[in-house]
Amino acid sequence: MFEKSISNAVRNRLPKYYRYVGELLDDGIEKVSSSELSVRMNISASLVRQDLCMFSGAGLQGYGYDVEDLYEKIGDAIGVNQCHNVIVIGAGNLGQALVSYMNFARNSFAVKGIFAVNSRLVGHVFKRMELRSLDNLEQFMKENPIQIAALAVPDKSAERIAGRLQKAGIKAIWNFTNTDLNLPKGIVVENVHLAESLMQLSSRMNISA
Amino acid sequence: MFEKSISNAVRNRLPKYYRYVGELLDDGIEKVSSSELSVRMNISASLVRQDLCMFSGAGLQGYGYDVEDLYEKIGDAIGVNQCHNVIVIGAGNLGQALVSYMNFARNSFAVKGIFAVNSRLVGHVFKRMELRSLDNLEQFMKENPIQIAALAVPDKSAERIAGRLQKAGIKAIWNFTNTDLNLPKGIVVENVHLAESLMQLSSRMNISA
DNA sequence: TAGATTGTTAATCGATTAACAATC
DNA sequence: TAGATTGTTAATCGATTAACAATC
Repeated sequence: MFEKSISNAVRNRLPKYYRYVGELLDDGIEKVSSSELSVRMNISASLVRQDLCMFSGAGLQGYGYDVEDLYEKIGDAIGVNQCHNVIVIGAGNLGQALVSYMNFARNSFAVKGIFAVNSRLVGHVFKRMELRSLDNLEQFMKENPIQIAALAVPDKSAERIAGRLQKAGIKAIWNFTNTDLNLPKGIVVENVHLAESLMQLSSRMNISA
Repeated sequence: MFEKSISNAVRNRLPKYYRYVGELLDDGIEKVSSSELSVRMNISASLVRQDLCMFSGAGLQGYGYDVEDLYEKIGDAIGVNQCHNVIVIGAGNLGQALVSYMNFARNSFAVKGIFAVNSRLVGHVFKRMELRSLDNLEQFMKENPIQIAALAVPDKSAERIAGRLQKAGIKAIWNFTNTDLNLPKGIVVENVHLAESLMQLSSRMNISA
């Protein structure tokens, strides 16, 4: 449906475009030029045009980009115009936070199950969902079409659980553990390494000092 | 203390080096070559050498890098060999998860206070800490040396609270809101945009399909 | 010494910016 | 039509990789 040639650098900017264009849409603004968008987003107008030419037809010479059309097209490219079924693995503070978080984005991401690693939590209820035992993971995935797993478990069990998810046919893992999961190329892994993020912050504080 | 010339690309890899070199250290391994490290980390040996030459003296020709020495040096560069005082703003699920998270890394990051935006939470206790009212932020920061604020509040209050933190003399903000904070250059902002991360994941699923 | 491996320079690659012709 | 602004090509910049001399 979509040229493969879209670079990673561009792809990683798409959500940011989506957010800013969404704001314009909310404000009832109908068209936007590359230079207006570049000022808001604090990037160059040239880059905006270079990026958006992926969505051929979104822009009109001498006019700019149609906001509604652009929003739709970027949303398609990102994939948020369809709903993804998600399970959350790990029911600690972080797992719970992720469940709450995705409940907001219900249109694109629906949490279908929460699995607790800590067996004492199994059976408890969070956000009207029962915390399931990890033992039932494979069974659950057989009975429910799940595309994405958010992985918020202790680091030492990450690799093993990722392997199970892979065998069970997961398409993508949103990885919150501080490990680099080694999975076949077909599976998308998006890392949110909080420890690394915090260290990057700390490291950048170090220079100015 | 440190050459300014260290590029962002390198800086962002430092935590990863730190993690892998730390594993070697834990395993009691005394020396490592750029090629061994490159295999483990799945990057090129050339890049490893290029990156690590920042820490002049860490490597020895014909031998490799001394693991303990390297770990120490990278830790210094990142700033984890000293302790930073942190406050967490926002006591929802995410704020709580961040408090728990940083309790692990107590040697480098110590949570000194938690501030609730939702006033109904004020006075409750989490991890032996009282949830404070945001009204007392300035007073608290006057009485305690705080360098870092983790910002886990609703998007709409992000900009306003960031401004207050700036005025109160914060050095760095670990930003979990889906906004691009506009702060003077002196203040370090490290973004963890969960929404963008999830969309990047979704977007990358889209290609393979 | 010979072998190994760094440190560093040069070559390549990719991403961003500049420029401008095409066109609404 | 004239003015505006995209789409796209060329130039620049920065980051990664390759190569190899230095040296332990």
